Amino acid sequence: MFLFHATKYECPFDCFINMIKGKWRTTIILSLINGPKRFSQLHRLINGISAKVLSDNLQILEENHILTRTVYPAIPPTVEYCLTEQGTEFANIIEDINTWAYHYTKID
Amino acid sequence: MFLFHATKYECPFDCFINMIKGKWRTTIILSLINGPKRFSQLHRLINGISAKVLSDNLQILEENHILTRTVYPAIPPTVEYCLTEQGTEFANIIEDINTWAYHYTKID
DNA sequence: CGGAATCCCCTTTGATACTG
DNA sequence: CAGTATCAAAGGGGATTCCG
Repeated sequence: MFLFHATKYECPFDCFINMIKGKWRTTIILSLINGPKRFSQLHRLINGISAKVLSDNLQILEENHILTRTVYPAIPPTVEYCLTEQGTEFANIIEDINTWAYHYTKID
Repeated sequence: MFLFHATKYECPFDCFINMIKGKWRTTIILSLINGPKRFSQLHRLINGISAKVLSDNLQILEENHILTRTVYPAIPPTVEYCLTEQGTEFANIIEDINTWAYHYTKID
């Protein structure tokens, strides 16, 4: 299907690679599966990530329409991140990958 | 399933991320779907990759049992790369991802 | 609270040259 | 043919500091 059986493999899914790439991206996405969360919630939930890296990655994911960022003007400010429909599909794919990876690690 | 609906998301599929990560890894794997290929074939097939990066990545994929490297002693030397069973499963997953990515890019 | 700015580090990539 | 050696560049990550 698509270009994969052709002679050259110009990958149309570079978008996916860009989205999954990086140490934290998939973890962030999976953390939002059960519903929207705030910045500090994500920060606490994802063990070991720095605020800067979390912020950077959230921006990238927002630009790619994987999640939405909603600001509730208040003091203190509240910002909520939520998966888009596409982001949810994306999360499902990551879970499928996990199924494979689980068996894979069993083999090793 | 697994840990993804738990509170913390320590990813058991880091192995997958490590395998898919990098600019060329998936392209290399897909290039081998239709059967084993030699180093120079891959080099020509994958547009823009340098010999060093191709070599580095092939080694990593071999270490992770995604592909096998077979040397046929001859002059000039011949080396053949071939997906393992696990590597083939991996390639199928990448193709599935592509299906999603294809629709995703259509939306954008 | 939710970041942005800065600086350093490390890994990966890229370009070039060389070899059994 | 199938690489390796070497070095420079680029990108992402980590720690710290500052801000509305």
